[in-house]
Amino acid sequence: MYYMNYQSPIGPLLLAASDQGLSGVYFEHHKHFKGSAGWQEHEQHLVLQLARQQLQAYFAGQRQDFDLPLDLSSGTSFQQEVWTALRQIPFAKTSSYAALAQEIQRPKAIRAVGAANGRNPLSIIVPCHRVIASNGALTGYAGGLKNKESLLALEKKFA
Amino acid sequence: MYYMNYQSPIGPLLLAASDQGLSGVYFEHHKHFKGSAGWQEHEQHLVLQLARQQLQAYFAGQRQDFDLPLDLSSGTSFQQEVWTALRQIPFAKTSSYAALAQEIQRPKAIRAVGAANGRNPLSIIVPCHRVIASNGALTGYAGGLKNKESLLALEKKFA
DNA sequence: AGTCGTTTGTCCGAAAACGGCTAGAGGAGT
DNA sequence: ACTCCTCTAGCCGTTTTCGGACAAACGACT
Repeated sequence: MYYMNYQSPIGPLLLAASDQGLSGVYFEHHKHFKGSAGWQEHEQHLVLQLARQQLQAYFAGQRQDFDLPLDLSSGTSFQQEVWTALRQIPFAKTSSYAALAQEIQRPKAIRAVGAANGRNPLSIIVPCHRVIASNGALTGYAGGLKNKESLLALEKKFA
Repeated sequence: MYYMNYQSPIGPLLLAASDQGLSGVYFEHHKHFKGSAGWQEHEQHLVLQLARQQLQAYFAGQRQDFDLPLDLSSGTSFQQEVWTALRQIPFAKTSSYAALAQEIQRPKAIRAVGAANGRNPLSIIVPCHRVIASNGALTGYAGGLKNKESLLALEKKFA
């Protein structure tokens, strides 16, 4: 595992990659983040550089979709299913946990979807921030609600 | 579900049957037995009568294999696999948990085999009593170790 | 009627605990 | 050396427990 730090406009991010692709984008105090012990800092890593560039463009309003190899193999099959569904939500749109549950053919797995959402390792890239409660509340974000709010505001601005 | 009581030579047994066949043979204080609440006592039930007859013959040393419709649908697919393998152990022979695990092509699922063994609903008929530890110890029996011992002694006597 | 809290009802997947085990390692006593 | 113990570390399907990024219903207050 390789990693790099990236000072984004909304705060420092930790980017991580395996040989398969980008495997993590973590905020500070990111919930469930286990730490980078044993990882290797690598500023020149191709995928990490790609990720940084594309994120930079995203924050500048010049990019709405990401295009680089991802490694989501860390998740269970259920989680991967959820994360895949997440990537279908377009820039500046939002969806609800219930809607997402429908999407993956498990209408009653609403809270489970929430949980899987919280375990998404690729913040921003896999847009879990676009999922809000049925009543419109933001309800939660592993990277901190504040950041979720920022991201949604940013997307609204550049929509 | 229908049931009948049977006073066997080694103590009272509860015989149970569904429309598919014999589904249970329980000792007193049988581990995991959930009780017969909601079941219908039925002395004339064909399968139950068959079971009683054959058990009676078994205890008298006049029968070594059972022949009547069984309903093992209650188990998981793994458990059914184990129970099927159990039925291959001939009268008066014994096998070990490890050997049984080999038998079902999962050499390392030894403890799982033990667990599945403990969930066998058809005591005696599906001869889980013929499975002992690799070192020869009896190690356990849902119907009570005492009964396991009796059954093994009985089979040895009539072998 | 709307809206905002609160309460209550449920449901899942994940993680941890639990056995009807066993081969292997180390000790103690012949 | 060898037997006989005890202890330990793996192993694996099931069961149980846990915890939550929900949602619908309710009531109070505009």
